[in-house]
Amino acid sequence: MSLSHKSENKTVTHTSTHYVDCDNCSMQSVCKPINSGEQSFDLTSNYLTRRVPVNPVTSSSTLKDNETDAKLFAQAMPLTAIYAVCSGTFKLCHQNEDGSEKVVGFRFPGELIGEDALFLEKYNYSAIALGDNSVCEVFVKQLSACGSLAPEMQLNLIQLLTKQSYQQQRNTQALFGKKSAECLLAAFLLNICSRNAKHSGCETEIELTISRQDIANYLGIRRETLSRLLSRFQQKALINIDGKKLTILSLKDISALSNS
Amino acid sequence: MSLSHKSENKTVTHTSTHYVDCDNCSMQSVCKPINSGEQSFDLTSNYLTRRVPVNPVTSSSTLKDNETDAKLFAQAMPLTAIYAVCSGTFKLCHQNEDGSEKVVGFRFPGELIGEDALFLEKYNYSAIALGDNSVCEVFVKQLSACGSLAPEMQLNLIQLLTKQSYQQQRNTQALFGKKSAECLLAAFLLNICSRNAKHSGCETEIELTISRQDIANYLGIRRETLSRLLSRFQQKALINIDGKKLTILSLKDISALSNS
DNA sequence: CGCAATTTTGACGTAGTTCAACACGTGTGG
DNA sequence: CCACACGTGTTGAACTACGTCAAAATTGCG
Repeated sequence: MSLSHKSENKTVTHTSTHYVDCDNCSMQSVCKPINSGEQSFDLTSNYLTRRVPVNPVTSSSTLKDNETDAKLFAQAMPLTAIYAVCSGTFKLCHQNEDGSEKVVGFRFPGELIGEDALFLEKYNYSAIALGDNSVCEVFVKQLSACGSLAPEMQLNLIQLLTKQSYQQQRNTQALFGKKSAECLLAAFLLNICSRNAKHSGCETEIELTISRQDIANYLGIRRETLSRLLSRFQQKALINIDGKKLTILSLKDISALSNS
Repeated sequence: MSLSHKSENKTVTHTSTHYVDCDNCSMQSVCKPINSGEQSFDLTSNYLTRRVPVNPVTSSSTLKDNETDAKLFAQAMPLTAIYAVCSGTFKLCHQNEDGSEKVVGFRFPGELIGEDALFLEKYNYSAIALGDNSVCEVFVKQLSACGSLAPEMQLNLIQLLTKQSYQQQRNTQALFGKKSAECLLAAFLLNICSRNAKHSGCETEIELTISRQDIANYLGIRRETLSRLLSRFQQKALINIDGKKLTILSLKDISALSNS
């Protein structure tokens, strides 16, 4: 059937709690008209493909697979597709002229990557998979071709873009211009927890696939400062870190900190 | 004629260099199909209206005019229209639950206000005119009505939204997570200069209708710090401030500072 | 002019950076 | 197997930039 997922090859992924089905995906409004069974369009197999990027040097044995690169796309490359995260976490890196890298965002299951490249038609940053990820790929050429055929498709794309516009505004607004690093970190933790809660179900728990380095880079603070803050948060029993699992113990206090 | 501007009543505004005509407006892609003289649509007078908000307590004599409020729209109000700035500057204020206000953005001629309310259908912040401003108003109800009639209109709206998505990303990315306040301010100056350059023509000069208070609030630093930085920039001959006119003397040095 | 609001400047305390050392896990090669 | 380099994370000490509080200077407006 046309809706079958390529990722079903992988045994665990599909049953994992971190796997997002179509009903909870940001791309839904674009895919829906195709899925809705109107006999006029049965283009699913052309438009949707599942893909599973993994880390480049994990195991040398499976190197025959051409999906081993952790990079979903590279900055400045011409836009070919936009993506929706199915499972895992992506970091978005922008490279300056001087060569320094700045983490400009993270993407979690159900969220979109690359839609802000639609205007310039080239990617504004590199998207790098953190761990074993899977995405849903929509080729823009085919998307626009379909759009010209189906007006309803255009409406859905508009809805998608307006939603993204709102989300983007909210996410950055929540973090930009915070007074202290403490407050900034609290806001960040709330932000990523709530974004993960949509699919994981839990508002206070996240798996930290992101390194401290990347978090610090994103927030514009030093690794050392982040480390100290996390320690302090733990001492105060605001959060708990167990391996890669971070739990917010006092949502109330963290919230209070975040908008101080 | 339907395209005549209400602001022509005002003597100076129309001839001012800070006035943006339709050709340089972000809303163009939405208005264009209507303007393009296709005989099927002559809805201009219904869709476009010019408006001139001014400061609330400037002159008590002209208070008969109901446009005296400096607030274009208020946070949490239901979305009725999106706006394009014709002249002047707007500040966007978000009010937190605790009552504190945070400046979340500025809008200059040719730029859009309120398009990020399309998703929730209520405004996410208040838009306040700084000085004598004029905007172009597009009512969403009529916009969507027109959209359902004209598929090309939808395409143009998509283009508008993708452009906004890109711009928004760029503007925030340029400022978020800068190490020092010096670097942050440099990036901010570059940002607003380039945004103004589109219509003023000059890349290195802007009229500062924004108060130091608002700039500091937006950047998340104190008024005092901002003042000190501006003084230091002047001492180093990087910028010059003459009344409300700010000039970047060394674009090179400011650029270097901005991405350090 | 004179008052009020805004901006600038100064002195001091604190939060975050910087530099450095150390702990821990992992992969590599002898 | 151990020795070693390497990446990541944590902790300590000195330094610096920004915040805070206060007062002076400037601007704007009646």
